[in-house]
Amino acid sequence: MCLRIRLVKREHKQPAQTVLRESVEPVSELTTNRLSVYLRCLNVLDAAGVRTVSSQAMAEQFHLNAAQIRKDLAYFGEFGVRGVGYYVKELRRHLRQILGIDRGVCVAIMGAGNLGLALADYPGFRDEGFEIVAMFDQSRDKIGHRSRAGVPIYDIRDLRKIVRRERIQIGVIAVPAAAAQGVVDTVAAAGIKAVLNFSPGALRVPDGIKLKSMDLTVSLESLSFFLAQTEDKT
Amino acid sequence: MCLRIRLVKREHKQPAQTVLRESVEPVSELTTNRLSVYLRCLNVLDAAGVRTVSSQAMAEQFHLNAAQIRKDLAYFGEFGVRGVGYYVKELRRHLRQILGIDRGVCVAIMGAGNLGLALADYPGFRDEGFEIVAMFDQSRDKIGHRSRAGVPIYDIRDLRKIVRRERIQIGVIAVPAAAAQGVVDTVAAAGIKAVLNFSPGALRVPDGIKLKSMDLTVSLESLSFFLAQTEDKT
DNA sequence: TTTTGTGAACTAGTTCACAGCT
DNA sequence: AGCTGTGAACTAGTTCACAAAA
Repeated sequence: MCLRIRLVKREHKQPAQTVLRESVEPVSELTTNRLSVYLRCLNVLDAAGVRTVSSQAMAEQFHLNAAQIRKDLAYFGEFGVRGVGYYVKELRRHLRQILGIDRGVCVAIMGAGNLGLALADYPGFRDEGFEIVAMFDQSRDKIGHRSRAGVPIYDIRDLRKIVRRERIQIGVIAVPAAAAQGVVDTVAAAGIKAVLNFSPGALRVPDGIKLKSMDLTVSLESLSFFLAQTEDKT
Repeated sequence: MCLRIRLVKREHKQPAQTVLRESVEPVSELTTNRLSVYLRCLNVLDAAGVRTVSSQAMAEQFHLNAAQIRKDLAYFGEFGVRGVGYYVKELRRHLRQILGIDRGVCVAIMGAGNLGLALADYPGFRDEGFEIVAMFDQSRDKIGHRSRAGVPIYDIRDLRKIVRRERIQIGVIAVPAAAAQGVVDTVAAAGIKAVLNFSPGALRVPDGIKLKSMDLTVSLESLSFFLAQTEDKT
């Protein structure tokens, strides 16, 4: 659960003037995930040279719900103009600020195996304002080397030091399942407050640390369930 | 939306006797995802030699909700024994059957780049009944080779033929974002009914095909949002 | 007129609490 | 006594529909 900070125009005669009003309403993760989706839509629109877009037009083009777009955005401020819609560039800038990616976010990847190396060089991250600045492993064979794209691999024992030096804010867990809990504990102890986990099974994190898990097995099983059900309908 | 098939004991004097009762109630994806989680818990319990487990005990050990466990399981049958709980091995077998992984499920990976190769050799899949039988790419440099673990890389133009030959049921999209929609269309045309997508942005699939997306950027942005909010509380 | 922002209505999902079975 | 299975109560999330703004 996060708090929201809503930007509200106080003096609507001075339209650029915004005031930070802090409230204690929680924002659901479903909402924040959709903000990312909207940002991706705006990137497309902006690249296509579109200047303004209504919630309706966006909903149609990207198969979303117009009321939900408006409601999600309205949580954070009054970004729209009645009768016009939203200014694409402006809304994009607002969303990047809300998501905290307007200044680059530094990310470390724990585990320099196949998956870790693939994630380190994944181009989609850098494009959106994330920078993979380090990988960590315990294997002597890997420490001191770099990924193909040049991300250095450090000894996991140096985690704390390098987290501080590189201002690492997010840790990605790409180690075998058996090692995952131990690595998460190390990551938390090093002062990282947000963790993206790719290992299967539940991990425990201390309070105040945000854990997001992408369990590949759960996703495949969900698809398998769908197949099993549709088969049975014969 | 899937249909559920509930196993209900009709003759409770013959406790092993179950009857398939087909109903039209939809099962939410949240529920099916939790079934995977329960299966993972049961694997742990079984490996630890535990014979029976109550919903309460499972909830405590794995930080779940007991009523939800019971309700989720009760959708599919009366697997528990009042006063006792659930037989671990038996429930595990039931869940594997419900999820359709009791007979191995064949999976193909589209795209033999870093991510595709990493997924192909990811050990967590095989462990749970999924077999990565093929990768597909369009690059001459890759076609004809194999992943380190031995998964063959085919020409994407041979997709239809190999899907039929290898009985491929699930396709995983691990190609660059720009190519993703085209590849999904090809996958759908080849008769695959379930797709796991790793590329960012929305994909359109024809009706009757199940698409599940794991958007890495959305997840990282969700974490970044959390960090941005907690910083502001200063 | 067009389109936002938002209360109200609705729908989905979770948790409670207990009857009833073992 | 102990625990499941489940209706009822509750909570969260989505969509509708419209007053107000440009």
